[in-house]
Amino acid sequence: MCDKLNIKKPTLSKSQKRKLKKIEEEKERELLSAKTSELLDKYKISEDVSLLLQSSKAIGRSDTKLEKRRRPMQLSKAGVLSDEPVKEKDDSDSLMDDEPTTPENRILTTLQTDSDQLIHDDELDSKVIMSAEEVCEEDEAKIREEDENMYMNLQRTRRDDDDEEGLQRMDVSEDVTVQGPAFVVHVSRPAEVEQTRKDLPIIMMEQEIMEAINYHPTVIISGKTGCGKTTQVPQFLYEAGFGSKQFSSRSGVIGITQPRRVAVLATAKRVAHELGVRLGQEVGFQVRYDKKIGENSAIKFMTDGILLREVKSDLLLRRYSVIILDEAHERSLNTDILIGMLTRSIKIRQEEYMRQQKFIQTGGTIASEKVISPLKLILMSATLRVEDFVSGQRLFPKPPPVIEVPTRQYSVTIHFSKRTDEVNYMGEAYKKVMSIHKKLPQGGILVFVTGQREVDNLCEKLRKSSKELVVQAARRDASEKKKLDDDGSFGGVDMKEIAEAFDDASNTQDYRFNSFGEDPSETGNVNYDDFDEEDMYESDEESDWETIEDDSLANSLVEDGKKFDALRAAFKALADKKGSESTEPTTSTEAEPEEEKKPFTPGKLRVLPLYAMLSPAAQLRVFEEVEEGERLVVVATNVAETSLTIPGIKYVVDTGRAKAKSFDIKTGMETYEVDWISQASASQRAGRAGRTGPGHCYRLYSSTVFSNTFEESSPPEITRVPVDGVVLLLKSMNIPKVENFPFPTPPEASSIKQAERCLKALEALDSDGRLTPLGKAMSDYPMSPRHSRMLLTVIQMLKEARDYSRANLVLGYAVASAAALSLQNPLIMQFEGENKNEYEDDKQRKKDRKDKIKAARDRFSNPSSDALTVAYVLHSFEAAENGVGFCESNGLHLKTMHEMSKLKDQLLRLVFSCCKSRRGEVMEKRGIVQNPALQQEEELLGEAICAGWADRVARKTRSTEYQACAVQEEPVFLHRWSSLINSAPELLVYSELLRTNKPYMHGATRVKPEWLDPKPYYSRELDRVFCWVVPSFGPHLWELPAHSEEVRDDRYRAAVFGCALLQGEVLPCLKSARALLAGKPETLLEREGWGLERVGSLVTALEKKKIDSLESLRKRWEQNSNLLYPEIEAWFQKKSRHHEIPCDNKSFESLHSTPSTLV
DNA sequence: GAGCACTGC
Repeated sequence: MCDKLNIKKPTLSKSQKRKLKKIEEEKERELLSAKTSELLDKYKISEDVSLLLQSSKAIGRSDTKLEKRRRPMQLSKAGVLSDEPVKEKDDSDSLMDDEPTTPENRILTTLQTDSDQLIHDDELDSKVIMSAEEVCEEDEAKIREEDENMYMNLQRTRRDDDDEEGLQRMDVSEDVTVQGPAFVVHVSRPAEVEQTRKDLPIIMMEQEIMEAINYHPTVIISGKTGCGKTTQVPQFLYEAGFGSKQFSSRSGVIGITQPRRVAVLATAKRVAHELGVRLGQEVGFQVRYDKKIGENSAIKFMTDGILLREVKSDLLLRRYSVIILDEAHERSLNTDILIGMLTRSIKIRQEEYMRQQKFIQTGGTIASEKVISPLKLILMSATLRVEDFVSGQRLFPKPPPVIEVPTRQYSVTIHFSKRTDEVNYMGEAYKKVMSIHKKLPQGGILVFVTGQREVDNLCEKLRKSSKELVVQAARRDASEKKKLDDDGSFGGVDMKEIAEAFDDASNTQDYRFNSFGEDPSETGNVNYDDFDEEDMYESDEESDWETIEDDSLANSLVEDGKKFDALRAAFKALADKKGSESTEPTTSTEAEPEEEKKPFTPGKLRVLPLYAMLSPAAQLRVFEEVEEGERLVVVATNVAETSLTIPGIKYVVDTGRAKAKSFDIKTGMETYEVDWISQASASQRAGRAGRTGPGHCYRLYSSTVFSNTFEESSPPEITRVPVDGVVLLLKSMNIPKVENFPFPTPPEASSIKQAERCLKALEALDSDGRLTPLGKAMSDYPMSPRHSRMLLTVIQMLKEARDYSRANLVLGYAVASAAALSLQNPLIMQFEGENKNEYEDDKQRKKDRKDKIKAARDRFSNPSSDALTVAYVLHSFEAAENGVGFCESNGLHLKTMHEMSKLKDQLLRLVFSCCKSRRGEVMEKRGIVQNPALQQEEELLGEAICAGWADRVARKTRSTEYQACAVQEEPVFLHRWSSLINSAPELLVYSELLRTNKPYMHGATRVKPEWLDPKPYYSRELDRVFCWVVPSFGPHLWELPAHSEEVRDDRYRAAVFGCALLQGEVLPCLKSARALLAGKPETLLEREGWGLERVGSLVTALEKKKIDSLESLRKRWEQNSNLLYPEIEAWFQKKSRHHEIPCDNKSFESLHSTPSTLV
């Protein structure tokens, strides 16, 4: 069999050979698969034994330490005698307990050399072929014999068992038989896919990876972008029977999470394609608003948020057999929580599995749908920095193995700037791009800057320079024979322009806004007049740059300067070797740029901006082919670091900065700050230059700054953001002590405390920090707790106002407001994609656009609330015939509007599914536009918004200046763009406090004083009426924590008790009769309401008889059983009055003879 | 008179 495969056919041409080989292989494949299935039928064995078979499959490879240790144990378990001593071990232990825990051992596999790969590549056409070839190894027969003996033994023991235990065992053993050696699901990939797959280093590691997964509950796989881990590992699992209904212990779905929606879609499509199946069949996906997944899907791609929701409803994730958390190094909030949750899921599943196995062994039966198998967890990361996951015992009792996958990444040469310009990095970036363009061979340039405005400014400057460069070149060509000396411009770049780029007033102002915001004159480095011609040239001489060959080594190199030269030489040799092996020898791109000194004519620049807020169409332009002779320059924010990979980039210019939102935990004030990125980020940015060939990364900072100032990696999200949502989610999953949750990196204790304070203010937690029913309901909505609180308040209010005809409309507004407050304000228009070179034209257009936006804002503006304004915008957008045109003409951000619309629809569905009575009354979108909310409806919505932001109240001090209760030190301001700017109400709540020039409030809503007063209440425990008191202190009238005390005013006390009585808080029998009430009991609490007949008479009756507690009511009723009868009856609808009033003295007696019914 | 990196249920 082996010989056949190796037969040489020397007389044939290459393609003929290839064809012939293919045919042969096909034949072999058929033959072998027939043989295999024959064997499979013959030997039906247990899982334990199959594991043995798996390891022995790899003939020619010596056993790993792990296998050596495990084998005797498995043999003895399978009932096979073994000479080797058997270490007796609990099964659960054996799953967790593995190699010693030194870091070296944790790396099961390291880089595989390329030569290894060459050999294997030829053999590796498909998994089936591979195993077939292995089977034909010399020792095969011998081992087969041994195995056969083993199976015979096993069959014997099994039969004995069956005899003893009868039919009950049948189900289980049947399952086990299919699990036998056939741990292979046959896959037919398109030929083209097989071809490209072969080149992925990870393909060679399938066995190592699967082995690690088989033996460990958790495995970490690390490999840089492009190593194929995201697409291949799910396929390995699939081929090994995970997700297949045939293997009961692996029948659960393979779940893979991604932090971003686009990545979910892209990878799902890719894997479906590679497996040769249709998306939605074997391979499915789910993101927030989109889902394509079938009953038979074995592989499910999803965002981490989706899985988190699923964990919430089933902690054990019974639907899954494996969970892969991809991009774990990004340390996104959701991924971090999932890691913590899943460590628990694994543990419980394992315990449950053991319990079931024991039960089955003692003769019990378990319905097949209840059978539980262990859950596997795979963390995938682009960096080897996984200490947070493996260190300590918080997460995993035993550190999981780490498998490192090599990447076919081209070498990237790192150039550090020798000096670091603390302020004018934009000028440096401009200079570097122009000098690359002038001196270095073709290849795209990617520049990392911090924000949208920087992107736009730099784009503009570069475009202008490019234009002039072309003009210059043309002129030079024309006058070439005149042999003109250099005319004083740098490669055709006007020096004035360059100076302008540095000195531009608007620019410098921006850059000083960053975190190194000292006075530029003090830092010394910022003399803008410095840039004379000579400096321009010199600044880019080699002497100004420190060059390192491989980014991954940059770290160690800069740490030890002395060894630098020797190391550098060594690594250069390494890099050269790597380069020659892995790249196509295109000499023009292979040559070192430094050696490339010959003059060459720079062509046009194709300058493109890239940031997240850019329209998708504009973003896609970076993927377009560049014209002949053009050079692509992409000026990007952080999007290009993680979310988007641009093809054809050879040079990266890294400013080393990024803008990030920071958050003051005490005041809730947010700011955007420019700060240094982390070393990991820098390495990620550099890697973008090596995707299509060897590249270069120019860092506009020194290696000293890099190693001394840069953090090793960016802090995980959970340490940077408010965690109220996290705390609510965990509490809703029965984790009362959030601080004990096994976070990979726990949030600050103060952060958790603040979150609990917030949730208490929202009444999601009681004073002891326990989840309230309201909190439970809030956690079911896919929003931040504030938004869900607001929505639930509206629903509650509408329920109280029964049969309110416009309830749907109000709900529509509530949902739209929630959606509006959840996203960015769409009224902030982007001036994107406009031709900024046409100056006069541009100015006029800008003005036109501004006027248009202003008019639109006025049209939609609701003077009482920004949220309602945006809600109205949303309804109008949805009603518009042409959404795109609507956004265009009203200056709205299209992407935000689409997102908001989808969010609103999702919320509406959720709300309707909760309030079933209202389902079916489908809301007419057009109807809403024609029916703006009425005054009282606006107030209802305002009150609900107030409930969600009750701790973010501000009171006017003068004009648009406010004092916020969370900010003691300084005033806050109403933003000009707020729709409240003209009305500037006395009191308001804001959803966001952002410091730019001043602390500005965003998302403001007017508040009526009475909405803030905590309502007085009746305490059943104490049988007394209380009201809230907020003491104030000191000259600033600081509010101290609210506390409650008994209501002193007799009449008011009687009214509060009366309200509680009608609400059924006092007598449960009245609670059930509440639907029959003719009016709202809350009217009793408003003094204006006391003028009403039924309100006044009840309050008076209660006050007169001194009834303010159940105790006093009972006493009075004992004296006169008809007391209060008419006053209460007046509260019931007339049609219901001929029925017996549900609560008379008799029922009172019967109800209250047993005190337990009271509480 | 003024601006806001990037994600997600």
